[in-house]
Amino acid sequence: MLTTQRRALISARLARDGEIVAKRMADELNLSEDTIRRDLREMAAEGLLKRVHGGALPLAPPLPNFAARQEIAGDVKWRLGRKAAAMIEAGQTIFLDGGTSNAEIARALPREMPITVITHSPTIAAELERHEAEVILIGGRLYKHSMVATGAATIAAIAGVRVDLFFLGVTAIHPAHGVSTGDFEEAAVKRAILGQAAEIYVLATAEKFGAVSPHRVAGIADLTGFIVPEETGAETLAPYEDADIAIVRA
Amino acid sequence: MLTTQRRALISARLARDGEIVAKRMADELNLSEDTIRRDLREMAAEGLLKRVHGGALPLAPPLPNFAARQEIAGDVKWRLGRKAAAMIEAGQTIFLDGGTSNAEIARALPREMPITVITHSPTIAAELERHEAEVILIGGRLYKHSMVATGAATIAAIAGVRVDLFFLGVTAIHPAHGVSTGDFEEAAVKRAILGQAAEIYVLATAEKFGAVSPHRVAGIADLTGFIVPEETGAETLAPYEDADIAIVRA
DNA sequence: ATATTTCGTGCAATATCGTGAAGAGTCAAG
DNA sequence: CTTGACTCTTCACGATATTGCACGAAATAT
Repeated sequence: MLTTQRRALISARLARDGEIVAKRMADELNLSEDTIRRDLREMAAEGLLKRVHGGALPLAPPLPNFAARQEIAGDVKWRLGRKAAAMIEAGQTIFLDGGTSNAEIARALPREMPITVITHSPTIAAELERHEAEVILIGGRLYKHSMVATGAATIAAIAGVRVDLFFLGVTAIHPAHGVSTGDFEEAAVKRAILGQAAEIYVLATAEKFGAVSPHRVAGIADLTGFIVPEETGAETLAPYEDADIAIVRA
Repeated sequence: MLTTQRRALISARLARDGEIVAKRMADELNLSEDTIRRDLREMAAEGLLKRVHGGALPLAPPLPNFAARQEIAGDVKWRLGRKAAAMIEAGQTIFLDGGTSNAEIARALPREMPITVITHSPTIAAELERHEAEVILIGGRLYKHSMVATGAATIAAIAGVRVDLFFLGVTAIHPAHGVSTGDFEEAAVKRAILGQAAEIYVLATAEKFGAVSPHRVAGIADLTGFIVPEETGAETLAPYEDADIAIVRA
């Protein structure tokens, strides 16, 4: 990435998000924080932004949607996505399930990390247009409610891949009933993917705990771990910690 | 390689990728960086690009990628999309190729029409989220420049379907050389789809006529027809009308 | 009050730049 | 056919830019 482009990206981010966090930006671009801080310093000297401790702010007030972005639950999923993306190492192959949470992972993936991403969701694939990752699209009949491919062709295609990490999306997590989802076909596809993955993580926002959906995907013990929001209470998680799975906080 | 050709290539790359990295370009052409740098310097002096440390950037608001092309696509493609959509009848199965033109067809499809849409483009599939159509997604390795699946898995999946109508996207249309595109794998996939389609139409904006791209997809006689903008001149189309194909105006 | 994070600076390693000189090829006049 | 002017390319080299790391200082968090 050329220096000029990096600065342009910083400007764009600043306009869109209303802030730059030096550390995040460094992570995302796989550069040292020094480089980013230097950019911010020099751009501040040129009067392009306002330097603050930890990052930078725009000179002009940010776009209106920023306030909304901060407040809504989107922020929680965004943090979960960041955390999940941070667990991925260069060279790995990962499977991204459908859903908004996993779309956040796709957005949070460092752009220049050499990885392979497999997905059966056209929406997720579309998110990865500008990433360097090799993307493998799994086909099948499109189930529009979740925007993922399902059916026999999908199951068959999944049988042909192996992945290091699977980020599973579900609608419900229960200590006794395991993780479950609302569609029969979709559950079958998720189970097929489970069989091909070395590690399985579930992105879990608080409201999913204790819920049960019609179609079971897996038991708690079949998972490697959960990724939960920082503020998820101990009472909520207590029943799951016995299952000897990792709980990663974001 | 002639200097003129090299410069043309640089311009093309810049338009497509949105950046030139001097070292990469030198490697690719087996030339010294000096030569490339000199080109960049002089092209910058002529006002053709913006020289930056490490390479060059386009002058104009950049944007090579699919999303941007989609935005500037504009009115002509919208009208072609409308016309193409009007040719589809209830109950039919159609295959939508990738590309901005076909994305317009997807947008123009009547929402409640009972049809089956097959596509190997996640972007097109995403467009159809709110449509009633049954959508079959063809998987494979994602070729990001065009945002379509390619490769052996794609070809195999295509072999399992039959369609009434195929809307083929190409970058060039020539009376003698037929229709062609820029990527080898992509061309192979398009040929595979051709074999499964009863009728084949090409959405053709004026600038494609008379052009030739590296990888041939089909001859003019293999097509059922073109869909062209209303204002496309008779001189442009004359060489193609002999081939006894339908030319549908939008 | 103490621990942690972030900052700025200096420095060394590397990458890229521009310039000038040398080598290779082209072409036309002699 | 040869010579010389011209162009294009590569190489050499000193100058400049960029990046990552180390370290003490400042800011922030606990």
